[in-house]
Amino acid sequence: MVRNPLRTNMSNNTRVKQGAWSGEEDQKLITYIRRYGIWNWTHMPKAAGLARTGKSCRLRWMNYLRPDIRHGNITKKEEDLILELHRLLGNKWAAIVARLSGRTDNEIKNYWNTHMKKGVGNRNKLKIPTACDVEVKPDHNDSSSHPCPHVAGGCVPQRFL
DNA sequence: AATCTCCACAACCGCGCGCAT
DNA sequence: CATGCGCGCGGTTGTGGAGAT
Repeated sequence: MVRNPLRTNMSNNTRVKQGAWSGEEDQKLITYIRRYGIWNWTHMPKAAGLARTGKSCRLRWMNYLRPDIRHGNITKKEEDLILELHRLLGNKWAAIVARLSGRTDNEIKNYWNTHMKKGVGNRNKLKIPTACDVEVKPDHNDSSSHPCPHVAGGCVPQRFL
């Protein structure tokens, strides 16, 4: 994740931090936005005392810090909706997310790429089995240890347990 | 216990669009 | 009309953790 933890911002020659956000940085961003709102992502980081690009701040806020976001626990209902919307809209994550309250495009995109992508594209066209049906892992027969999110009540990211 | 492999996901990058000048 | 800026979107990468060997 941390590709180049401290890199020079070529536009203004200041050092910008990359990689995972610390709790302190999160707090700075939240506090600043609560107090002053979002006025300009490009110039805000400096005003907020953050050595980050505006882009990085925006992403962090939009995908993780916004108070109206629900993390993890994608329900079967949501998953069905994602499938249907993806069938209709394709990879238009922003459009899909607009109909899923409390979710972010990044989250849905990640979820799709990791849990639903395999086999689904073809399934939509050809009605062939899902990833679940195709990729039967050894323990898939054991419903008690079913690792697949396609099962109702599916997996919950461990960090939220 | 140590090492390897795979998976999930946070974060980065490049591109395109809309708006102001 | 051309240009520059700011923002949002979609694709991709890299890390950490869990499970397998």
